[in-house]
Amino acid sequence: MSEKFIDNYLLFQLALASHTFSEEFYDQLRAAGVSPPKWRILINLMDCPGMYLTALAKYALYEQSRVTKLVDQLVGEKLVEKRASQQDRRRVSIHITDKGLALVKPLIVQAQIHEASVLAGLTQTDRKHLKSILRKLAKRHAEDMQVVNLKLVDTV
Amino acid sequence: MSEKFIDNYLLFQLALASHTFSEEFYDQLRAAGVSPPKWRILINLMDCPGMYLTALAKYALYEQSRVTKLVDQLVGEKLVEKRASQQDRRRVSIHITDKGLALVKPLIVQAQIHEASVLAGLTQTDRKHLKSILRKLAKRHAEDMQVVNLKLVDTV
DNA sequence: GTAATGTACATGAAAAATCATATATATTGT
DNA sequence: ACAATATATATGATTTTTCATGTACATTAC
Repeated sequence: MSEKFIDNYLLFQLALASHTFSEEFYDQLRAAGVSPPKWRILINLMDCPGMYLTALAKYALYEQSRVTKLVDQLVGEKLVEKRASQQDRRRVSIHITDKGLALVKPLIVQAQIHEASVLAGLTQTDRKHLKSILRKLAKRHAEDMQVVNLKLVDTV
Repeated sequence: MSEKFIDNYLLFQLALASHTFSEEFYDQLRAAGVSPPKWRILINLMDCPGMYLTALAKYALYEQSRVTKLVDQLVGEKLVEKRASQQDRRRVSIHITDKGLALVKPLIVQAQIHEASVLAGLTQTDRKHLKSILRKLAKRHAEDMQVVNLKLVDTV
């Protein structure tokens, strides 16, 4: 039908898929009183507690100074806490609190339900291919982060 | 290795891929003096000249009031122009100018080269699967826009 | 040990994006 | 025709995000 540049341009296709489905879920988040950036910070901390701020920024796909501010807000809400590193006194490792976990856990269930509804539009083999290909593509981001990966969390 | 929630969460995988590759290309854009939002507006107008502002907003994945402001800037730079619709005097159809086309055309070549470099990391079949699956996923966004699609551009 | 350089995080001013709402025009129902 | 409702875009205040840079600590090279 259409032969537009955009419809076949990978970066746009990825942005479109990401945007469409993220916005759907963000509506659910906002209904629960959690902003999308806070959700991103919290699930990353859930997966990897004690991450240093800079590592957290790279994983959450936000700028460092923005993460500083987001984390400070979350500290104010007692959803996360900062701990100074013994090994390197410049570093701050960020931990999700019990209150943070309590907030995030039901949202993870919602996220999984929503994800299932997205994948329901695809065949079983398409689903497998999609996740497998996305994992391959993710390696390009992982390469950019090698240095950060070496020292991700505080190992007291 | 890792069994983290995030690494297997579709919305995060999509956001990661979109973010990683978009940022790569945005560096090239900025080097050419074009901000990412302006690029998004301009290629959408290239594909579909004369789109109404609201339709443009939906295709470019931006909020309406933001597109109003972006378009006004682009008008200031003589890269696009606004034309009042005869059929509906509330509507404004936006057209890319020759100057806008001249700016955007070489960037499209760069975008295609960059896209090839991204796809180079995948096998031929993976590439086919990826684009085909992304097109299927795009239908969910298209559904949200049915109404807009009915009246997209000014048909003088 | 000390100077030079590099890295982690914080901060404040500036720029961009969002949100609520205003204005103008269209459409619908009576 | 008129009122009520809906839609398209614009606007201004507020909030968010970015950018440049500051401060403190670490590391390297001499």
